[in-house]
Amino acid sequence: MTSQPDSALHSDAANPSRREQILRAAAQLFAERGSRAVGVDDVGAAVGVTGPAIYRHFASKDAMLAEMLLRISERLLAGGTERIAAAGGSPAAQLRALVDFHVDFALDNPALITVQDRDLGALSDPDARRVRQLQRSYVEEWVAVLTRLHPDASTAACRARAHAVFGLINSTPHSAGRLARPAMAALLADMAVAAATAR
Amino acid sequence: MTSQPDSALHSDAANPSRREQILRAAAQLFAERGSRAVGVDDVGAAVGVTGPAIYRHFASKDAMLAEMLLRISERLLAGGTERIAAAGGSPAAQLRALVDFHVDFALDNPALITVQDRDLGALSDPDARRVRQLQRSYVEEWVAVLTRLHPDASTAACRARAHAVFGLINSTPHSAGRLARPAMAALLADMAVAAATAR
DNA sequence: GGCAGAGGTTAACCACCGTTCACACTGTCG
DNA sequence: CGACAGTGTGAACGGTGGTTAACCTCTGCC
Repeated sequence: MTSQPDSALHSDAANPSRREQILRAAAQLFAERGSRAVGVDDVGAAVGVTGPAIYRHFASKDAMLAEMLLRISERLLAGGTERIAAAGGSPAAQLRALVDFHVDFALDNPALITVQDRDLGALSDPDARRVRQLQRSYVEEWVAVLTRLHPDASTAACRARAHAVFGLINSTPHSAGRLARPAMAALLADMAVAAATAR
Repeated sequence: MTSQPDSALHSDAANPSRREQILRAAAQLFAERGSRAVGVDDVGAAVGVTGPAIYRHFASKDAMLAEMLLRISERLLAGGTERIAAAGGSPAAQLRALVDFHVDFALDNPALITVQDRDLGALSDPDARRVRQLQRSYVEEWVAVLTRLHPDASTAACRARAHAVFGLINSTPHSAGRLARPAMAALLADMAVAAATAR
């Protein structure tokens, strides 16, 4: 989205720009200790520069966090929309698609998941509003699917159900590493589907 | 545990001591903003005193957090042990007892639940170790029950399953209030059991 | 060659916050 | 009545940490 049209410098994945390096290192540190406990110097040290160098790439520490959270929310929302569309019309298939997507995302980005629901409160008011709006949209995608699966359940119940499933899948960071990735993915997905369809 | 043997001052629930008031207010504030974002002055103001007055009741801000987290962990572990013992020998009944207990606890103490898994990292090393040990014991109670329910699953898988169920139930704070308490309790318990027994 | 601009560095500034201190007030007990 | 313990207050101290400023060094380009 913010790609410079001309400069083909720093390809995204293999040779990430300093800016991307910083965002990644910061996400890791924020997840481990909480954004408020991490100093600008810590983030700098993690990418091999001093603290103030950060300000060549970000306006402030808060701006880093804001960009981080905005990106996650956007990726989740976009991914959810895409997977639903690709899953056909069956609510069960759509649920499975959403679950698989979210499980993959959580296993691929445990740090981002952790930061997202721990440090949302550290955002400035307008940034927090924007993130919450994106999150809400994503939740509503789940609610729509869950409502079709549970036709006589209230919207509030479906929303609570969606949050509970998120909590289940997002528990990954707390128990990561003990289980091999494919086994963990299968386990979480099965549990999530069972929880989403229970009763 | 720290009850003065003689003074029958300040009964626990109805007329809580200043110390208890502070702990409750702090738990609420810590849950809302994160312990590092809450000042001693904020906690004081919440109970109608100035910041430094806190130090008449606690050695430090960290000591408040430590006591808070230690108490939660102890209550969870004790409650779990008790409910398992009272549930008879059937693994299914024991699971149901654990689920109901944890759901009640989470619905009764959303703030404590939030603080527990967000601010553990802010504890001093020895305090954190103690809390983690208590948490681990509690988790192992769940793992024991889950292992009997899934005889051919690995311990690691059962542990991941336990964490996932905690994540599901502890999602309460994020979606509280939208649903009436009994409905929420029933929904969460059913989802938790379904997730715990899936596959 | 020299200019410009990107990206780093060190030092300094400043606000915030946990903590301590000296003092005041209030009740109880001898 | 006076001592004293308990609790609260406002002021001050000190460390931490985000942010800024001034300066330095490369690199690409006209």
